Amino acid sequence: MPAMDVTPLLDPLNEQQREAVTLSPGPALVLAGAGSGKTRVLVHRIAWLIAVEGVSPLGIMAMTFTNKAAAEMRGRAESLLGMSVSGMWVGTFHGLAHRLLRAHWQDAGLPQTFQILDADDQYRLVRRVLRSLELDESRWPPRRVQGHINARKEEGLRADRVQTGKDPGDGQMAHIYATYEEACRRAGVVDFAELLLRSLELLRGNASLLEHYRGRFQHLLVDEFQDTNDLQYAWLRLLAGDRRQVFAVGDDDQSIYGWRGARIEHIQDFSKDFPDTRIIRLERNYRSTETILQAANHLIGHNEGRLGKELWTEGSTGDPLVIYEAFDDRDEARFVAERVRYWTEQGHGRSEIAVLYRSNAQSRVLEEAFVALGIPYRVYGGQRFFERAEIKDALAYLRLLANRDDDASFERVVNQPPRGVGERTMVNVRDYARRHGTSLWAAAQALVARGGLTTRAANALRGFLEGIDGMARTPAGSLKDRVEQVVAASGLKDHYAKEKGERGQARVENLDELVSAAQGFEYDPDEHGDMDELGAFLAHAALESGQAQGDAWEDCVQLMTLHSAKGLEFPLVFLCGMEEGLFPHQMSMAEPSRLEEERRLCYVGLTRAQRQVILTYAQQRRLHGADNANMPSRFIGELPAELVEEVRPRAMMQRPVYRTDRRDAEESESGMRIGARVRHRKFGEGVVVDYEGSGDHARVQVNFEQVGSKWLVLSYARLEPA
DNA sequence: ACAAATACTGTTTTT
DNA sequence: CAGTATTTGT
Repeated sequence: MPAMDVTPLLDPLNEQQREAVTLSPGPALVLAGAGSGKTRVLVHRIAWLIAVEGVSPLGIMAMTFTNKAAAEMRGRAESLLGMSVSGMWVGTFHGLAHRLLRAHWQDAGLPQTFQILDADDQYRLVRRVLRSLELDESRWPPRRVQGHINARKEEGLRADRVQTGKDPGDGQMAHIYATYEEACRRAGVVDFAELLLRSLELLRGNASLLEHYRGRFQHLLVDEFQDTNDLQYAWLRLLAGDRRQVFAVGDDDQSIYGWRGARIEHIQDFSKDFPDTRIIRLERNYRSTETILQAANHLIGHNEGRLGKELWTEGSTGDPLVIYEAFDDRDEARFVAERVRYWTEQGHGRSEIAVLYRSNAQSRVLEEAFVALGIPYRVYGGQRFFERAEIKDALAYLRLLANRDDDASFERVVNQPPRGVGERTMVNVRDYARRHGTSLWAAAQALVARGGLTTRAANALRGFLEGIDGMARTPAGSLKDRVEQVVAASGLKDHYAKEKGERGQARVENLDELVSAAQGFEYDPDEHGDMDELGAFLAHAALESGQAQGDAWEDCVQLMTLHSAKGLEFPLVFLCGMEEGLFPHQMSMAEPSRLEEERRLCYVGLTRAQRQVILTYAQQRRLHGADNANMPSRFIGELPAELVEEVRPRAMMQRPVYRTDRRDAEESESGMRIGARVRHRKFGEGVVVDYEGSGDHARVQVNFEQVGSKWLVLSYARLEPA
């Protein structure tokens, strides 16, 4: 690499960023606050290594958390350098692990055609295993079992090394785990955690291989380091070896994936595991107003055990944060929609606005409000493309084409669309497979061949087997042709077309979209050289869930969860549903560490905003069909009062009277209503959640912040409005 | 074996 | 409540 002008590399950087980018060899940890130019530092570091240090792209591995981040990193590095860096390994931990396993499938003890099991596939397989062991699903909830297995794998524990003893169920659980592993092995499938664990074991158990990769990847870069789990961290350490050329970028205040194994502690461990680590803090924020930063700093200050970081800016002060107390979730949604309309009337784009919420379920009411006002919006996340039932059906056919022994896929589509292969037949097939230790496919073949079935069942099953073989024999010109062929020949398209209502229509459209996806799929021989195009496409489908809709670039309001907002920025940000129980979420309130994670999530939300934050909460919210009354989120109280401005609902926004029943009459009589916040001299503040009786006998149920839920007789309790 | 009806259940975040 | 899983009826 010729010496080049380093001006474009260093000019756009501030002092700390430049220090990080130009660091001499050795382990480095960059603590990059929100909006401090984290991605920029990573990209420029890569460019610096290549252009100035003369490192070959082949010698660099960069690990990210999402596929999007990986693509962005590669793209930005290429445009900065003005050259292709295709030899560089950039990807998610899972993607890179997959690549490694593909290259060394034999050493890893996998079939060449091994497939990836996504969360849903895994869930199904767990259930199948439970059934085969004749275990009661109420005593062994499949989801818990699934979580348990994944947790063990993330600890690096195989079934045979799981500790048993303390709990009598432990032994049984270990047995389930072992049976599950065996089922995976037989089907030639690998779940997400297995990708990481298996590749870790591969490197650990194969000294020459490890030496090879250590030699090749002289430089490791990690994005979102605070989100690494134990397995990923072990992976990193192993690969780094003694060279310790690790450049990790992260922010302990933005660690929001603890629930799925991410360990914030790795940030602290890093300096111990890699002696002489240089730590650089990026605290200058280029995104938000000073007001927003102060609010965010103040909020996150309520967490303990932080590494400590204070964002600052030279930007303007900006407007205070706005808080709106809605009557209910629909009122909240309407308020948001109206504010959006107001914002766009000021000449701003809709795509400058993000509406963030804690859980996906909250999006629906918001969507309805946007539809009502005719405001285009786009929802991120939720059900993703490759997770839809019809898409998974089609993929199952494709997977069977690639690997006949994929039992999960076999089970999924053997009778989808219905072709006369019923439960009875499948019991036979499964039984045969278990007794002979073969795959379902082989068992079905054997049973059909030697007539262990009724004629009807045998014909139906033969129809399926021959259908698959027939498709396999038919040469397909391109991947797109193949997918198109499978969608049609499997009968899926006809089947879904017959489904009545809009649902069937949508499913057919999705199948068509799958064909387009296949057509648009970019087969990169550089990265997928060891797989055929179909295999690469299937891996892509499993590893990259795909956005819900790849809809055009229309100017849309962006709706998404707080989690999926990480890494993004918007001029205007709404944080909706700021209520105790919802955010912080019920399930995370008891444990301090989980509560802190919720607070970090709130911090992430606030720091997405460039100019304005609007927080909303509802006194009453409909959730899974029941009305709930919640206290405002404690996080609202943790914002500096002087930076916050409460807007009052307009008079006509007061409680709509849509119903005049007995309860309404009672309420108006006493002035008490559900959702009202009250204070009790002993119990403190709470929310009225239920009400019965009238006059002197009237009783209210109040959910108190401190002492929980209590029924009180109104005439004695001396409640006052809070 | 299939379709329709009923029961049930789960309800945070997702590579 | 809404989507799925199981049961029931044909």
